[in-house]
Amino acid sequence: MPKDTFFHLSQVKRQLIENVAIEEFADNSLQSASVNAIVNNAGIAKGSFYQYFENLEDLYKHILKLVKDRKLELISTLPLPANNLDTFRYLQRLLQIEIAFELKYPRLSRVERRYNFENPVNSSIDPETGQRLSGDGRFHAFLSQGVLHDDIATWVDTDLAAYVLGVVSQWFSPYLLERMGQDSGKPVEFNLDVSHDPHVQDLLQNLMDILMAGIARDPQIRKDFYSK
Amino acid sequence: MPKDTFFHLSQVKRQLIENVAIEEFADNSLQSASVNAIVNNAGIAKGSFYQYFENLEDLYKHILKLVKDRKLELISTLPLPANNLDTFRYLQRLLQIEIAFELKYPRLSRVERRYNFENPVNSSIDPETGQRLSGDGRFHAFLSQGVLHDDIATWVDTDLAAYVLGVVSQWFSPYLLERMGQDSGKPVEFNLDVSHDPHVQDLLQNLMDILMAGIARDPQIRKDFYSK
Amino acid sequence: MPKDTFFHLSQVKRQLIENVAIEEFADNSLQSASVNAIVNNAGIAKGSFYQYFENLEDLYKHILKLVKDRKLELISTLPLPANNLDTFRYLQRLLQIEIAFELKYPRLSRVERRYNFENPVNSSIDPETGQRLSGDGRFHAFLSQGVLHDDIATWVDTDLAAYVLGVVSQWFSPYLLERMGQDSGKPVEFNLDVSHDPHVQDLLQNLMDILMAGIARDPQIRKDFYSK
Amino acid sequence: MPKDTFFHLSQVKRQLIENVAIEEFADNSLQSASVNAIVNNAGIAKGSFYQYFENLEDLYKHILKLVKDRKLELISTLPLPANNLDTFRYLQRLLQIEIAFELKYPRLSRVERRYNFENPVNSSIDPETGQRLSGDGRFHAFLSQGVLHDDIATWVDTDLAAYVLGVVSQWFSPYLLERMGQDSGKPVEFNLDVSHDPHVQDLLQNLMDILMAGIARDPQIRKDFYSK
DNA sequence: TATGAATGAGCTTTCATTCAT
DNA sequence: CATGAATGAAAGCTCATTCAT
Repeated sequence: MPKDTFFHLSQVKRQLIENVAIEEFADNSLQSASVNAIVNNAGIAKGSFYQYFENLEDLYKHILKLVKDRKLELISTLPLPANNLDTFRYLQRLLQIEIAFELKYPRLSRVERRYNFENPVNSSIDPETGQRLSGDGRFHAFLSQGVLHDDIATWVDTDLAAYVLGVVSQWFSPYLLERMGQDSGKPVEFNLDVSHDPHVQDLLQNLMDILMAGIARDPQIRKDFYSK
Repeated sequence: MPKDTFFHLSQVKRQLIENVAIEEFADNSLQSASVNAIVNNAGIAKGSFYQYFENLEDLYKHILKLVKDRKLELISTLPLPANNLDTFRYLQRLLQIEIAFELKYPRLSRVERRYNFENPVNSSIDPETGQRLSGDGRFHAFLSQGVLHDDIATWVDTDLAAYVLGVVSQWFSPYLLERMGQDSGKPVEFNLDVSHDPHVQDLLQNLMDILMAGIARDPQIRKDFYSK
Repeated sequence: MPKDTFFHLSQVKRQLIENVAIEEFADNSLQSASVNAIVNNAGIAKGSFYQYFENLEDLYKHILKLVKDRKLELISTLPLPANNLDTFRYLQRLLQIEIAFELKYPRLSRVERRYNFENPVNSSIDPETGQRLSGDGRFHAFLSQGVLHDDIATWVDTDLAAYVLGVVSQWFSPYLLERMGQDSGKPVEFNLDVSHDPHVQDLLQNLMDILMAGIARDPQIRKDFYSK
Repeated sequence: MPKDTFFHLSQVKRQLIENVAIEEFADNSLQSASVNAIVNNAGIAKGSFYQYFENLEDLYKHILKLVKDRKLELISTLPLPANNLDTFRYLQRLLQIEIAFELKYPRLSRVERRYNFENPVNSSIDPETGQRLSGDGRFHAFLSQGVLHDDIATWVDTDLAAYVLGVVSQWFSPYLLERMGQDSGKPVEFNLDVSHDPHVQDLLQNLMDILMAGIARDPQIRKDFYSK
C-alpha cells in the first residue's frame, strides 16, 4: 500500500525508513506513533513521507507485512511432521522459529506482539487476507496432527491448548533474550542456528519438557489432585 | 495523588470518572489516552478534570492503584498451602484469582495487562513501593514451596516456570471470558464463586492438567524425545 | 472600591490580603498578576476574593490607594520652605520621604514604580482624582519656589529639571537600599529617622551635592564646554 | 536562538514579525505577552510561530539581541575622550546615543527600559554573555576617566554618580521625545544627526548643564547648605 | 522527486469568574 | 459571609497534512 515512489527508493534508504518505523512501532501503538518522530529519526523531509505513504497507517500496514514476510521466510524451512516423534519436534520447531525471529528481529518481534495485544486473538482476522496473523492456526494444526498420531493426551482441550501454546510461544522468546543477556552480561549476538547455543538449547528443552510433561514431579499427581 | 477535591466527590460521580478512565486506559496507553475523551465521556467540564487531577498521568496512577487494591481484596482470601496436595491447590487459587478479577473487572484487567505490556517483567518494579506489579513474585514463591514439598519435578527451571505461569495466568482469563461468551452466545455474568460455573471449572481443570502433566499422552515421551 | 465586606474584615486579615497583593503587584503588572496566586498565598478561598473585590483591577486600585495614603502620611510631616536655604532643605526632605517610603514599604514602593512605568508621566493623570500620582507636581512646585527665592539658576529649564528630579528621586531609594544592604552585608533595618544613619546621610548628601553643584570639578567648565 | 526557518524568511516578513513582537514586548512583560496577539497582528498561522521560535521566550531573547545589536551600531561611532574637555563631550555623546536610539527605535527603546525594570541593575548581568545590558558600565568608565583627567569633582561618589547618570540617560530620551512631540504638535521625525535639531540641542545642553553644574544658582550654596 | 515552510485543528493546561451549599 | 467545586474561554503548544518551489 505504500506508493510506488517508496519502492523506487534505493534499498538502503528504504530499509533506513523501515528500521526507523519499526523502532517507532515497537515503542508506540499506531495511535501514539508520530510522523514527526519518524521523519526526524530517518532524516527525511516531512513532505517525502507523504510521497512514500498515504499516512501513518499506510506505513504501519507495510511494517506488519514485513513481520509476516520475514516470519514466513523462517517458517518456509519448517518440514511437516511425518511420524510419532516428529509431533513434538514440530512443536519444537515452531518455538525455534519464534526464537530465531526474536533473535534476528527483536524490535520487529515487539511490533508483532504489540499488534497482537491491540488486536486480541478473537478479533485478529486480517481484514485483507482473511488469515490469522497470530500463530494459533499453526498450533491448532499441530494439535490436530498430534491427536491423529496419538501423541497428544485425549483429555486435552485442543482449543485451550492451542491458545496456551500461542501465548507461551509469543512470550517465551523475549524472556529467552532477556535472560541470555542477563546471564552473559552482554547483549546477545544473533546466531540463526539457535540449536547450537547451549543456553538456548537448555531453556528451550526445559520449556519443551514443561509443555510435554508438566511441572508435577509425580505423574500420579493429577489423579490425587481431583480425587481428594 | 489525585487532589482532595476528587475524593470529596460523591461516590457515584467518582466511580463514573473512574469507570470512564478505565475504559480509556483499557483501550489506550498513557501516551495515546486523551483528557478530552475522558471529560466528554464523563460529562464533566474540562476545567473540572484539572481540579481533580494534576494531569493525565496522575489519573493513570490512580487507576493503577485501583488495580492493585481490587486485586489485593481477592488475594487476601487466599490461604497458604499446608501440605502436599495444597501446592497445586495454591496454584489453582492463583489462577482463580486472575479469573475472578477478569470476570469482575474485565476492563481493569485489560488496563493491567496493558501496563505489563508497556513495562515488561524485567523492568516492572514499581518505583514507589518497590514491589512488582505482575504476579511473578507469587509464582516464584509457589515454586519454591513446591520444590520444598517435593511436588515439583527437580528438573524444572523454576525461573522459567514462574515466567511461563505468569504469562499463562495473565492471558488465560481473557481467553476464558471470550470463550464462555462465545459458547453461551451472550456476555458472561459475573459470579465470584467461579468454581461453581461448570464451564469455568472445566477449562480451569484442563489448564491445571496441562500445567501439571503437560500435553503428551505418553509419560515416556520425554525420554524418547531426547534419546532419539 | 473594594466591597464593604472587605472593610468589615478583621484588620489582621485585611492586612494579610493587602500584603499578599502588594507582593503580587510588586512582581507583576496588572496584566500578569494572578488571582490564583493571591488567594493561594493569602490562604483564602477563591470565592472569598470575589466577595471582597469586583475583580483583580479592583484590588489593584485599592493597593494604588494604599501607596498614595501611606506616602501622604509621610508627606504630611513636610513643612513648606520659608527662606533661602530652605529651598534645598525642601528638596532634601522630598528625597527623604522617598527614602523613608522605600525603607518602610520597599515592596509597595516597587508597586508604585511599576505603576509609573506602565503609565508614563505624560499619561499618568489619575482618572479618578485628576491628580498626578508621580512626584512631578511637587518638583515643579519646588522649582517654582526656588526660582522665586532666587535659589535656582535662571538658565535651568524647570520642566526638564522637575522631570530629572522626579526620575532621580524615584530611582535613588532602591539604589540606596541595595547599596546599604550590600555594604553592610545584611538586609537593611527600617529606621524612619533616616537622617541618623550615617550611610544614608552620606549618600543623600552626595546626591544633594550632585544635584546642587553638578559633578564638574571646575565651575568654569560650563563656559569652556560651550566656548570650545 | 530562533530556528533556522526564521532566518530563512524574506527580510520583509522577518521584520514584520520582529516589529509586531517589539510592539508586544514594549507594552507587555514576557509574562503577559501573548503568542496569540503576535500571530494575529503579524497575520501568520499559530503553527508557523512555533516553526520560527521555540517559544515566546525564544522570540523575546531575539528581540533583546536586536536591542543590543542596534545600540552597538550607534555606540561603535563613539570616540574615546582624549583631553580635558572631551570628558564631558564623551558624556554628551553617551546621552546622544540614547537619544538617537530613542528617536530611531522608540518602541525598542521601551522594550529595553522594560527589561531593565524587570531585571534591576544589581542583577542585570546577561547570563549568556556575562555583560551588562544597561549603560552603567559605560558611566563607570566615563567617571573613572574623568577623575583621572581631573574633570570630576573629587567629592563625587562615583558609583552613585554612575547610577544617577544611568537612570537619567535611560529616562531622558523618552522625555525628550514626548516634549518635542508636545511642543511641535506632531510626532517627531527621526533625524540621526540629533545635534542639528535646535530643540534637542537646547534640552540636551540644559541637561548637560544640570549634570555638570547642578541647579543651584550660587556656587556657594553647598557650603552654606551644610554649614548651617 | 525532494524539500521544508504553511496551516489550522486539536491537544493539554490555566484562569477568572460564578454559584450552590 | 465563607467556601471550594464547576465552568468554559482562552492560553501555549503539537501535529498530521498540504503545497509551492
